[in-house]
Amino acid sequence: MDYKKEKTLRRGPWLEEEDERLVKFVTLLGERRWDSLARVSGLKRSGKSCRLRWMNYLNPSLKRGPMSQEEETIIFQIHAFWGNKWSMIARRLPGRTDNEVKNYYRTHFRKKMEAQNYDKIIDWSRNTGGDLLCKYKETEIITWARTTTQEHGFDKTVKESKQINMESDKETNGGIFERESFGVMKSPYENRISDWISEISTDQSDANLLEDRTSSSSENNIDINIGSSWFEETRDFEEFSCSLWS
DNA sequence: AATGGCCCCAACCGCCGTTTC
DNA sequence: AGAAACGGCGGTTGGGGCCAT
Repeated sequence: MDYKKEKTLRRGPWLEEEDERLVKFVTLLGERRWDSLARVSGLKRSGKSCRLRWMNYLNPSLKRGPMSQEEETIIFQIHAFWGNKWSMIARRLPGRTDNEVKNYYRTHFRKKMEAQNYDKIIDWSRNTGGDLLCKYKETEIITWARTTTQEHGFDKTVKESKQINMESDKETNGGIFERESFGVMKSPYENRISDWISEISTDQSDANLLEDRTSSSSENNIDINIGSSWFEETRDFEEFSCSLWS
């Protein structure tokens, strides 16, 4: 992009006419070759800007409206595991963009954690997911589970039902955050997380990444199996993920 | 009504990996 | 093989809207 061209490009908020034009040309040409699409369409925008506008705003598959509690939970759980991998998190939330997830995390979670004074123990500049996860579990997830348990007509408290299900839990994979042990059925989102875990367990590149991240754990004699047997042998995912970051 | 502070989010920036020529 | 173009990502910014004073 030469200087002359760049000077003529529009920036800032998109106008309705620009949106309409962009939608028309994306429908016509598809979601690729954004530079040429920008040129052909006559929009005085960079290809990059067009792509961003489409991906973050105009794409009809996007879900509008506030995040649900489940989405919120997922964001936090995955963030606790992967850190600021916004696009990865967004991929687990159909209709949500990385930008949306990123903004949401910054404005909601961080504020929440600060309010609860967790900053004292959490170094936000590093991936201390274990701390986040454990603290989050102590507050949000248990609160959520308690609410959901009540909503589903279960009269037992979280602790009670957790205790009751503890034995049967040993026979299963445990559910990644023991939600099932609360006596609550898995939601579609949780199933998605489970799918994701399965993906990880078979995806060698992800496994290698995990291996890198867990190298320090193995120094502490924590034996973590990478690969297909990895998750199977890790009965308590939560404990495992916490150990990754400690 | 005016104003200042804060929050939220769309848009931009810069970098890097991948694809294309 | 290498350069250029493209696409994706995470971090940052700026402006609009809301609210308290």
